[in-house]
Amino acid sequence: MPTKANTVNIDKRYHHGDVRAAVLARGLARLEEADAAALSLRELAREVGVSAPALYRHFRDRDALLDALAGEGAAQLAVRQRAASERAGGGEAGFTECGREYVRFALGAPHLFKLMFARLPPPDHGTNSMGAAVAFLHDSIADWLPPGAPDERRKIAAMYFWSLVHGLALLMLDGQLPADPTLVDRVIGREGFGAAFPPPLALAPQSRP
Amino acid sequence: MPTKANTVNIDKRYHHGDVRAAVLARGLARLEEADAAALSLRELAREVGVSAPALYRHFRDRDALLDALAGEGAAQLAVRQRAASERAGGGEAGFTECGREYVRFALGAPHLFKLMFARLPPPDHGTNSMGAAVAFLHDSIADWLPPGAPDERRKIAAMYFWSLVHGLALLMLDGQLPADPTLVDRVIGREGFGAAFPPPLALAPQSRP
DNA sequence: GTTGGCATGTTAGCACCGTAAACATAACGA
DNA sequence: TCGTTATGTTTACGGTGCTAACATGCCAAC
Repeated sequence: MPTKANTVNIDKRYHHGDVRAAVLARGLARLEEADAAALSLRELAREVGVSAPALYRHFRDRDALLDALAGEGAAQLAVRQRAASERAGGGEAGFTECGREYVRFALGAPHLFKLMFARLPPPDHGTNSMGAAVAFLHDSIADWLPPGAPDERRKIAAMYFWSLVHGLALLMLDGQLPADPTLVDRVIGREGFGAAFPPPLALAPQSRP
Repeated sequence: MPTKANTVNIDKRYHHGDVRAAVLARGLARLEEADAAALSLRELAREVGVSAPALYRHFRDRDALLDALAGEGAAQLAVRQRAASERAGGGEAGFTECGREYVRFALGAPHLFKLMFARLPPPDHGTNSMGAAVAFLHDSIADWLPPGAPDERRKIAAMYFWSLVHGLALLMLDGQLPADPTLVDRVIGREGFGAAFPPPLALAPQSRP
């Protein structure tokens, strides 16, 4: 059963084997029920079956542990974004589906989601963990905007939609708005724009699903 | 000088006088520099010049203290929203100014802003602390939408704009977007909508400041 | 006025936390 | 085979939220 050679499966062996992975897994599990502030290093160590100071061999301090958890979350989000867009086939449909997935992720893992934004560095160079999700957002926008759209415009559009979806997600998981999936559709879909802008300003009548 | 009769100003009197107000004031000040998680009850007690358990005469526990701080923040926000709207004279101008003020508040007091949404109950009955600001948002929308707009539509529009502004504020104060005031204007102003929607869908050409 | 009750302070102490220091174990490469 | 090194351990320190028991002094009823 053990993948590592010569690993004895006795419960009380001195070396755990992979404390880091175990702690991250337990941490993610713990975040499904409790706030990140309620996540104690000692508690995690206990649950993993190891002494507390052992964690310091794998994380500089509690902050670093939380950063790592946030990184895991960002990676998960990026994967799910990509899957959602593919599933919907790109274009406007793919983009809004991507937004829905964003909110879905947030509502499904509130504490992790909040932790991510509380700790992750800005997606500066497109390469760090959050960068993947954001870069994907930009690509999706590119799929949607007319081919010749200037880059500046694409950026504003991306920020615009990101803000919209991000705000909606957070207001819902903070209980300020009801966490209702159909409400998400209505707000980020055509109806939202239509409702937000009075008739003379509203969208030209077009493909209305 | 002392407003209370018979109050001696000697520094070392047994009764502080108003621990609650002093603690809230120090707490708000502390939140200007540090995260709410870094706010220690004992530290506040020390700074106010009182023993730690004394705080329990005025707050049930640390949570209640943070709730109170969040309440103070919500009150401040409501006041500033109203002022901003009046200053701009209602209508669309008043509404977007209101949104700008929202973001300005968030950027000016990041920790307090986050604390508010982490702890305040939903604006259920319009009467609690956050209710004031939200009710005001709805009124502003009413000023803007055509007079006969159905209530359902007004609600969606309110959620839409609230999400937009809320998300923008949080992305900025989490460092995911640059905290640039002119960027705020561009995203929540006409340019944002225009950039977000390709020409056939975009706003009809109209009063463009 | 005196006095007794009650709001508001105090000190002492508990269990928990994050983290550092010093030591123990075992995996691994020369 | 044996030292080096990664990875664990125990112990200890100062900080935290919070409770219990006790102290002080304001205020109102006598």
